[in-house]
Amino acid sequence: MTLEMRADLFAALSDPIRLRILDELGGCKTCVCDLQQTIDVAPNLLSYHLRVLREAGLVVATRRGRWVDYELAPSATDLITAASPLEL
Amino acid sequence: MTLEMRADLFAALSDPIRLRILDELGGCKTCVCDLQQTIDVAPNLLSYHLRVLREAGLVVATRRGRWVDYELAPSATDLITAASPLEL
DNA sequence: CTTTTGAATCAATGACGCTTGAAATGAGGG
DNA sequence: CCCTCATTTCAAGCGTCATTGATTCAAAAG
Repeated sequence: MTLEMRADLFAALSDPIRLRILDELGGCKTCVCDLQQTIDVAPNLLSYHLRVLREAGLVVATRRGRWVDYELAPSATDLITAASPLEL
Repeated sequence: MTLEMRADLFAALSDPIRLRILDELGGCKTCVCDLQQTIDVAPNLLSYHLRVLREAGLVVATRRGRWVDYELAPSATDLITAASPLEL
């Protein structure tokens, strides 16, 4: 993994809203509308940040009828596990 | 540690040059002029990135005569240790 | 097929961060 | 002192990112 790839990964983590999303997804797979109710940002803004996380490979999206479920990707789970001993 | 503080920490890590500096400092305390020779960016640019790392609390600077030594701060050491099992 | 609902995309604006060149600071050396 | 060297700061340009409002897409319900 190159320096640039590492930098891009950290860049995806460098926003409070995205960290909030990851915290929320830490428990279990959640649909966008449920994220909406807990996070309180405009729908399109939430969609934007989910896109950034998706393109960074940190979350995975699955369509279920009209809804889209998001869950942590394995790499994100590993990151969170590794960081948990720190007081982040 | 708030979401904003976590985001700021990750933002400090989201640049290839800064990651390169942290890698270089991983071994031991190093003066700016030695970093200069291994990293190959303009002196003022290197100084800028060192400043960002300093303000993020990731590195510590010490003046020694005309030179300034930089070393990893404890929090950075912990981060690197935590991340090492991942393939970052 | 039309409407409705959930979600994503587009376009535009403002702010922030990286880079560069020039100037300034700080500490020794002659 | 003056000069030189190491490092930092300043000012400006430029691109990228976050946010907003409007529009579009996808899937199901009536």
